[in-house]
Amino acid sequence: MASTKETIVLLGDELIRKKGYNAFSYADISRQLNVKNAAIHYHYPSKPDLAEAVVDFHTDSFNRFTEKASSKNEADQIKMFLNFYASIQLSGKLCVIGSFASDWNSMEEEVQGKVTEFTNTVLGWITETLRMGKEKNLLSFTSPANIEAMKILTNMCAGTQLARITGSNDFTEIKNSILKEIIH
Amino acid sequence: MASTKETIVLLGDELIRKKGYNAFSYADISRQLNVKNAAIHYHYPSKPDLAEAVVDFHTDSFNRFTEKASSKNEADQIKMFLNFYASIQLSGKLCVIGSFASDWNSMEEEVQGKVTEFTNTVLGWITETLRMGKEKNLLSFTSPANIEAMKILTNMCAGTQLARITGSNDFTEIKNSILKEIIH
DNA sequence: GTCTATATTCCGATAGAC
DNA sequence: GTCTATCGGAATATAGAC
Repeated sequence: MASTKETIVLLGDELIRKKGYNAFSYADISRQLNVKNAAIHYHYPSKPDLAEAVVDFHTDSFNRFTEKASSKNEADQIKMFLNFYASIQLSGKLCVIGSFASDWNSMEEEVQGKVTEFTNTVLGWITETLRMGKEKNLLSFTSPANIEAMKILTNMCAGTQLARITGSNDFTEIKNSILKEIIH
Repeated sequence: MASTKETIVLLGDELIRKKGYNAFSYADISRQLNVKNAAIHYHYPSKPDLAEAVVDFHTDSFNRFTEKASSKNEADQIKMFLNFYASIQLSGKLCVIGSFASDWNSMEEEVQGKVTEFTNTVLGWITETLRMGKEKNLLSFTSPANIEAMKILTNMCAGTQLARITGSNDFTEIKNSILKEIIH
């Protein structure tokens, strides 16, 4: 059973990735909890406080993901990663990285720092997974692993964005094309 | 000499792609023109009206771009396209597609329709340029042209986003990697 | 036709009740 | 510790002056 504080983070995360950081308000959250907006301020005094908690939540989730994925081989790990983004797309949300990127210049430095840290964690994991997969002859690509990682991440991030604009099939096709190209 | 109405679109465009659609206000524009915010409402009664004008501006700009690029071969045209995104990144802005995507669910249907149309225009041009470039043996890629186009567009869109978070060099490396892979 | 003064609504946040 | 009543300010938008 999730505490109120945890529920607020989940609702905040959903709102940030569905409506956008600057588009959602505390009232959007409080309405769903049948309290006044000020009650949210008790748990998270300011909006940046909530944003930080949301990024922390994603960092924890990603760490659980990589932990869980670590039992698989590198090709399957990359496949799991892309499928994770497919589930984001299907739920109508955006990747948290892409969502915060558009509101970057209206965000507090503390939040920016957390997002940068999270992004580097994700990029680092993809890079290392690609590198090891290539070493084991499970994966193939021509660019350096860290650049290939950025290309895959940008495909996924903007893939969920593009799907909003032009339709859901586009995301699936991008995903399958990536897998076809890098998995032997 | 640009008219006031044109200047407002230019300022609005800059604000949308720097701060985000929901983060900027008419006051941000009126301040730079030394008028009251209500003066902007005269030229563009509502914010969605201005947003539509901004998308129209991008459609016109893109049409001028493809017209100008049409004298070059397909490899150079793709190179020009990626360099155009490099200039976006350097100016600290985002691609208009990625910028509107995050605020998608708080936007009017009319604006959404214009963005969808613009995005399809861009995707159509990349697809056709890739297809012809391959036919002429100037370009090489394994996926269908329309999917390769989506991958390049998502690399560019989210590349400008990623650069905000992790630094400008990342964008350049993505760009060079794409060119290296598809240009013979 | 262009702009200003003003209304209205909503947001983030504080002070204080329970 | 948890929530409500309420404030100050900002954002969009209208009515009307010049």
